[in-house]
Amino acid sequence: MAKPSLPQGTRDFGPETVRKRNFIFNTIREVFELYGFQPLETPAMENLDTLMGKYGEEGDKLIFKILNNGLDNPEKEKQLREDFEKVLHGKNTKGITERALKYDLTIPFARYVAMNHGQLTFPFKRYQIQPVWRADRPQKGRYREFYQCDADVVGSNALLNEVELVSIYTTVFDKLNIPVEVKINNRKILQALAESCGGTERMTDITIAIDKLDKIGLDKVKEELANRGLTEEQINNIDTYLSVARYSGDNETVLNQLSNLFENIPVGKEGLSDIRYILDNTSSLASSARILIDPTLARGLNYYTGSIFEIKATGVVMGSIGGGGRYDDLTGLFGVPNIPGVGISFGVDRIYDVMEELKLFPENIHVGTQVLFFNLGTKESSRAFTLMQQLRQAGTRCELFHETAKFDKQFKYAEKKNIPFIIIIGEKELNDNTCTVKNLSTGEQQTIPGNTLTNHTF
RNA sequence: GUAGCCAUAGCUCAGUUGGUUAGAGCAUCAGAUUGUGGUUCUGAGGGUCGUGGGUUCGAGCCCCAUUGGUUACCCCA
Repeated sequence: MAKPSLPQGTRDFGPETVRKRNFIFNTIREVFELYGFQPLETPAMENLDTLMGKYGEEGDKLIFKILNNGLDNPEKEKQLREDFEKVLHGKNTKGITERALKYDLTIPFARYVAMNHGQLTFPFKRYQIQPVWRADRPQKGRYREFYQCDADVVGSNALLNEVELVSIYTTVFDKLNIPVEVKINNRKILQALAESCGGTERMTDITIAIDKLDKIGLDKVKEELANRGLTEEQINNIDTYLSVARYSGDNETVLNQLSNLFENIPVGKEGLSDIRYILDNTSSLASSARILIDPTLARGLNYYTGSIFEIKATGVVMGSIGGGGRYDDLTGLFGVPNIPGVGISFGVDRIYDVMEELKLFPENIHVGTQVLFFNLGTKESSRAFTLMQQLRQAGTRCELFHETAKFDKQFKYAEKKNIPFIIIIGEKELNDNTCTVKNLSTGEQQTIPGNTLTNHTF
């Protein structure tokens, strides 16, 4: 038989890893709850229609599709062959696949809101912690199955929501002890840039290119813009815009420079005033995180229309560990217009990698057995079992060694599992109705009456 | 989808210009030790060198293919 293996880009999580991951999940969940968000879960799979076309052309390719059942039915063979022909040409795929694993949490949430808007109280604030799947080539910090933790507010245009979400970001990363930069920008500003370059239809080309500034440098960005069909004049325009990025870190200067650029473009001014509001209202947050305007921040997802966020861990080479933004009308994609929203997402798997790299997990994250009862014979272990159940009743995590064995072996088991206390009930203790409690880290031990064991502190 | 790198014991890896029976550390198991562990010592098990072809008197090593992993690009958490 062939060696068992895991699908590419997926992982098993051992006990220690799960504890560490849960530490992150719990931290994020507590903060979400603290800000009044309600939990939601949606299925692992969605109808393909729900997902297709929502993440851009590239996104569509990365959706994990699920093969229909019954493809081997001989009666359908002819039809299926025709359908498959269509698939080969990138057309209708219904006959072959009509379901897919979810790609993110936002679109399924929009689908949920569209389906249930009659019952929901707006603004509806939900959080969602679930795995998502992308048929991407795995690499550092990128997996095919990974968790997102999203918080979204729908049904409100208020910028207070952005302030709250930024505050959630800084609170969570403070709690996790991860040094981060919260980068913010606004699609309205990018839209203004596009307008100043001849047309809003150019926006996608422009954003994709400038998003790469810090990665490939100014010259390459210009090159890419030229390849995407921008004129020299337009590129110069963008160059001027990008030059503002050199003041990155000095929000006031960046704001002033951008104001000069867009003083005649209403949408640009609007974007700037949004950013100013968010900055003003987050300035009093007690946090080590820096909040800074990044004019090159664009975000790939096309549905964003207002504020956009991205989180970068400082001092580590890692893609963004969180991101989000405002969208005017996500549910409009599902036939329910005029429900605006804004949301953020945490990438737990990358956060984990960052914390591992920076050694940020607390020591005491290990929650293991506190007490091991030695198994020294049939009668002995039967009494040990009785005492153990009493201890468990009192809330102490215990286990009884699974079989009668030599001391040596049982000690080693305790040591390996990091169990701090052992309790010995042998022949002597059995006769005296006592038990011997030993602290393995200090080596101290004392023999106490069995009926006082539950008063003992471990 | 494109490109680079890697694949030897359960794990991490050595393995010389191609040359006899492929090694080490860790881990596992047993013993030194019949009621007191961690250290130490002794011993044991465990590999068709990812797979399939080829070159050669001879391949873990060279060539081709294939599979898997990994990193980068595209894109993204």
